[in-house]
Amino acid sequence: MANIREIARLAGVSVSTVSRVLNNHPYVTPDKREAVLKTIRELDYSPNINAVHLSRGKTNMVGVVLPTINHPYFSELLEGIAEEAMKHNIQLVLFQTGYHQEKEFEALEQLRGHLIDGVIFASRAIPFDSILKYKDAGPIVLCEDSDQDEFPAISIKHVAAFNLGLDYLMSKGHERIAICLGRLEGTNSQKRQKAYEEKMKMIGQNVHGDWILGKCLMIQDGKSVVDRFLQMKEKPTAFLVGNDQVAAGIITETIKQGLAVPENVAVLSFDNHPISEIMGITTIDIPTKQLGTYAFHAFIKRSDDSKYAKKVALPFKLIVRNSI
Amino acid sequence: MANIREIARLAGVSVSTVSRVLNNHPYVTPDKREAVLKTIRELDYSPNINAVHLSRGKTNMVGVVLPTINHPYFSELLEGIAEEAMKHNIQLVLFQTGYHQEKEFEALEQLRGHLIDGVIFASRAIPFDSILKYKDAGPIVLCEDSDQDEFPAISIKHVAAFNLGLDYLMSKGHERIAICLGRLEGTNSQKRQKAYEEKMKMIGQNVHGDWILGKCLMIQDGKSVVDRFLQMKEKPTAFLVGNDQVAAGIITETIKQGLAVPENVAVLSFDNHPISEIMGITTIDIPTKQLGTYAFHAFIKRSDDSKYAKKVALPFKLIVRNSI
DNA sequence: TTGTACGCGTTATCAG
DNA sequence: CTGATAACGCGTACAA
Repeated sequence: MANIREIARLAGVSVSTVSRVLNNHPYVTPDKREAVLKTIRELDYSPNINAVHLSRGKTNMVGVVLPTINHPYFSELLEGIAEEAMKHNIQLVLFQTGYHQEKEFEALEQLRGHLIDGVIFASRAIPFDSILKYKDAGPIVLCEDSDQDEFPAISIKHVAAFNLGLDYLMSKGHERIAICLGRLEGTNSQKRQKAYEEKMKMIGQNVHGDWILGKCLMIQDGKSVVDRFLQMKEKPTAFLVGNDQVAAGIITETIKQGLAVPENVAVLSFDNHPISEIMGITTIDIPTKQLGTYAFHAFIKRSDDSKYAKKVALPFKLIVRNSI
Repeated sequence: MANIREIARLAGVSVSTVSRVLNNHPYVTPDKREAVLKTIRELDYSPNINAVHLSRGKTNMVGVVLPTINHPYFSELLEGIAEEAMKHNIQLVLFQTGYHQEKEFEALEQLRGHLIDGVIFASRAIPFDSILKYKDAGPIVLCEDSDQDEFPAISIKHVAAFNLGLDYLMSKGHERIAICLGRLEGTNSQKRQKAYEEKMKMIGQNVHGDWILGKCLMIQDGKSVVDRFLQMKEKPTAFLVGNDQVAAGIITETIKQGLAVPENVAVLSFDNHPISEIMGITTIDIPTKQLGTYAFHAFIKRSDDSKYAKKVALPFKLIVRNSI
């Protein structure tokens, strides 16, 4: 109800002085500052954020679009973004989409309406062209390996990393390889699946349909992988697994079933999360958190000069442990 | 970049006319309207929402505070709220708290800052006194059976319903009753637990610690209930279950184990969700969706006249089917 | 160090 | 039906 003018009047100062106190500006004598703070307390005043945003011309908030935070990859990515955002005093507005397109558009519309200063796409379901229409609305950052030149894009070459994994398994003598992916219908999964099939064809290895396992996201999914493994007539000798969590689940359940890793089945996964170190899982390090850091930096840069558009591909690295 | 003045200039009209077009006001000649729409399209203009909010003095958005939407009770409550909000053309801003207090305060702070017009607490973790401090910030609605008089409170007498359940089971000859609750540490669970213990003491029934089962939220939790049931040395003859989903899980798993419902174990649950009808589960109808409807109405009323503060307790009702 | 006055982008009131 | 113009609440040159 009360506004900055009211405070100024009661404190016997001008609105600018109140504003200065509110924003911790220097050049306010201690007694005036105290007087202002006192009446602010008395009236239980707090600024109208809309007015602040309007006057400042920005909101210091950026939207982050992701399907879910309940997944090790996205939660770590988000952590990277959040850490940087904190340093720059910028609030994050989460758009958990569950891969629903309307939710992604909601973020873009809020950008257009100046409710947020920018949007970082951790992942997306809407086509590139749709995003392109919002190019002038404000900074947009993509976390993907795209070949466009309109938006900054930070990425990890997931498919190349996947191929490295396959190569390493093969170098260790494995030819009967099964793979565990997340959403099979996702673009990334599709590409990996294709890479897998090509590589298997190269070495003349017959690919069994049941060697491509989907819905492998969390640690508990590892159990069902092993269940399915035990049912297979033709058994693979190795698993290439989308993330460490699932690999940990697989290994735990395998051992529970009286089998041994890597003797009965080898496991190679991705991420190099703490759990892989604890369990001695051979993995390919993916700097997911750093991806978030870079994505946020790209937003900051893009906020400054609008011509900025840069593509960054972060490196991955094989970490050899004992699961192969 | 472009603003309403720019549009007005290019379309050869005044800003008021542009505003009228934007807000679908009548009294604009078709040709002027068309001219405005044309330049809006050409400049890819969209209004600055901050300015709109500031000028209107409200945002037409209300915050909904809940621990998670991934739970049948809350998702149905939310549905009730959302349906009404839609009718009144009001946007919902979700605060998924996971019962973290800071998240709840975030909603209240946004209310203070005029970023939202009101807050509906579907459930809360912060103490009442904390909320009281925000009384003047705007309409706040509680979905709970509280004995205060400051805020409108819509509720279902969960404990009374729970007692009804116990009474009904006892009327059917059951004395060895186990209960399945959600978060055991929650206020509601605590109250139910107390009611349960009192009732059991009344009939001189010894209460076994393992007859009070927690973490029963989703259908899959029903399986672990049955697992635990099978391990019990002293077995109950009936389950009073917090929601239909879990009951469905229990019944399904019970049958899978070669036992029969209600012969080997009776089940009574809450909610009267569709699954209970399909599976013939005796349940106590809880008008959760209606709770949401009423909660939203309370917000609307409270928006009009600020003196309004009302307590509503919605009725529950036993629905007899075949699980007892 | 302080205050005045203007701008931010929109809506609403009120003459015409 | 249309157009000035005053709010809305705040930040900030600029002048003092």
